[in-house]
Amino acid sequence: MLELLKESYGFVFEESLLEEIAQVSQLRTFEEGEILIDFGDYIKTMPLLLSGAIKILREDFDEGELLLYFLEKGDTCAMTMACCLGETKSEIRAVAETKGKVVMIPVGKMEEWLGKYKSWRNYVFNSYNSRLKEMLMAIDNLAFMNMDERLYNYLLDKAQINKTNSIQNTHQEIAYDLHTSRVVISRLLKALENEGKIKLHRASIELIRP
Amino acid sequence: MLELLKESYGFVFEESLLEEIAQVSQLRTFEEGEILIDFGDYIKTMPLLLSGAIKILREDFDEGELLLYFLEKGDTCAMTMACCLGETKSEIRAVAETKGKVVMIPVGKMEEWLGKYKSWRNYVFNSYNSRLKEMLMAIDNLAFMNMDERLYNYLLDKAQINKTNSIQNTHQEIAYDLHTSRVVISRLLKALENEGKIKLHRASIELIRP
DNA sequence: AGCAATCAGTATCAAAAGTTACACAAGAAA
DNA sequence: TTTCTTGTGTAACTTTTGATACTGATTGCT
Repeated sequence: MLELLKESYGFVFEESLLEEIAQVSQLRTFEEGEILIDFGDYIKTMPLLLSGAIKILREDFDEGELLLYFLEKGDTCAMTMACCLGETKSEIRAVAETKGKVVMIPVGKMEEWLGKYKSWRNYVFNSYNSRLKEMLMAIDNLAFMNMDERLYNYLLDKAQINKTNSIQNTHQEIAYDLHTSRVVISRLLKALENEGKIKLHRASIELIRP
Repeated sequence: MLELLKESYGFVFEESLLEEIAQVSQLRTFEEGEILIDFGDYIKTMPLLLSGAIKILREDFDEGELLLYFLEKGDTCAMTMACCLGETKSEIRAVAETKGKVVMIPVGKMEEWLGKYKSWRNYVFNSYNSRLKEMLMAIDNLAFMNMDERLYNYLLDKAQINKTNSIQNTHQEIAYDLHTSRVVISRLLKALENEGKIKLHRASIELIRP
C-alpha cells in the first residue's frame, strides 16, 4: 500500500507520515456506480482517493438529487471530514464515477496528525479550500446560468474526469445529476447538437472540440 | 480589547490564546452598509466577529449578486481563511448588515496557532464546517426551492439576524440579495401578504408570527 | 423472428420567472 | 405648495423550465 500512496501523495506528505498512513489505514477498491457514502451515514474514516473518480451529490427533500462536484486522485472529501469532526450524519452521497481505490484513515488518527504533521494540516486545509471553491462554482451554476449552459459545463466536466470525449450516459442519468427532467435534457442536447457542439448517439454523447 | 474578546470567545479559547490574540491583532469597528471585503481583494488578516452581523455575497459574471449567508458574533469568514491560506483574491464580498466590531488577526499568527493551540484548531475547523453547511443550505435553496419559498426564508433569516420582526429594506434591495428583479419580489411579497404571513409598509416589511 | 425493455424525439400545455411599461403614492426638497 | 425622487402595484408579454403523452428506434432476450 505504501507504494500506491507514494504514487499519489509522495510529494504531499513526508516519508514518516506516509508510513504511518500505510500502517493504520485500510485499502478499499470500488466499482463504477458503487455508493461509497450515503445520506445519513455516520462516517468514522476519512477517505484519500488514490485512483478513479467519485461524484458528490446533494439530496432533495422529496426525491431527486443534484451533483455538487467530482473528486479525483489526490482529493479527499471535505464534506466527510466535516462529518467526522462534527460526528454528525452525512449530508451528501458519494457515488463512484469510475472504478478506483481509496485509503480509509480512522478519524482518531486524522485528528492526531493535525497537531503532529504540518504537511497533513496543509493538505487538510487545501482540501477544505478546494471544496469551498467547488461549492461556489456549483452555486454560480445554479444561480447565474440557464440549464443549457449548466448542461454543457456538465458534459465538459464529465469528459475531463473520464478523460474521453465520449460520454457514456443516458439522458435520464444526466437529468438526475442536474436535477431536472429527461425531456428537458433531450431538448437541450438536441439544441447543442444543432449548434455543432456535440453529436448524439444511443446512450452516449460525443463532444466536438473546436 | 481582551475584555471584548472574552465576552464572545471566552469559552472557546484558553486564557493564553486570548491574550496573544489581544496582543497581535487590531480592533475595527464598522457601520451598517460598509463593504468590509470586496471581490478581488487580497486578504492578509483574518476577522473574528465580536458583535454585529455581516452578509456574504457572491458576484455574478455580468452584474448582480447573490446572498450566500450571514455571519454573527463568534463567527469568522471561512471564505476569507481560504483566501489567506491560498494567497488568492477574495471570491466574495462582505457587507455589514448592522454596525459591529471585528478583531483582525494577521495571517502569519493564524497559521502559527494552528500548530500551537488545539482550541484554535478546533475553532478553525468548526468554522469551515459551519460555512460548508451554510453553502449547502444556499445550494438547497437555489436548486430545490421556488422564489416564493426562498423569499420567505430570506425574510425569516433577516428577522433573526436583526432580532426584529420589522425588516427595513426596499423590494429592490431584497431583489439584489436574491438575484432577481424588483417586480418579482413585489409580486411575491404581495402574495405573502395575502396569505397573512407578512404586512407591507413603505420600505419595511413586518413579519406576522403565527 | 418475435417480443419486451430501454432510450430518444417531439408536440402540447402549464407554471415560474424575467422584462417592459406605466400609474400612483409617500416623502424630501425647493 | 409645487416639484422631484423614490418606492410600490399591476398589467401584458416573453422566455425558460417542467409535465404529460405518445411515437418510433435500438437493443437484448427467448
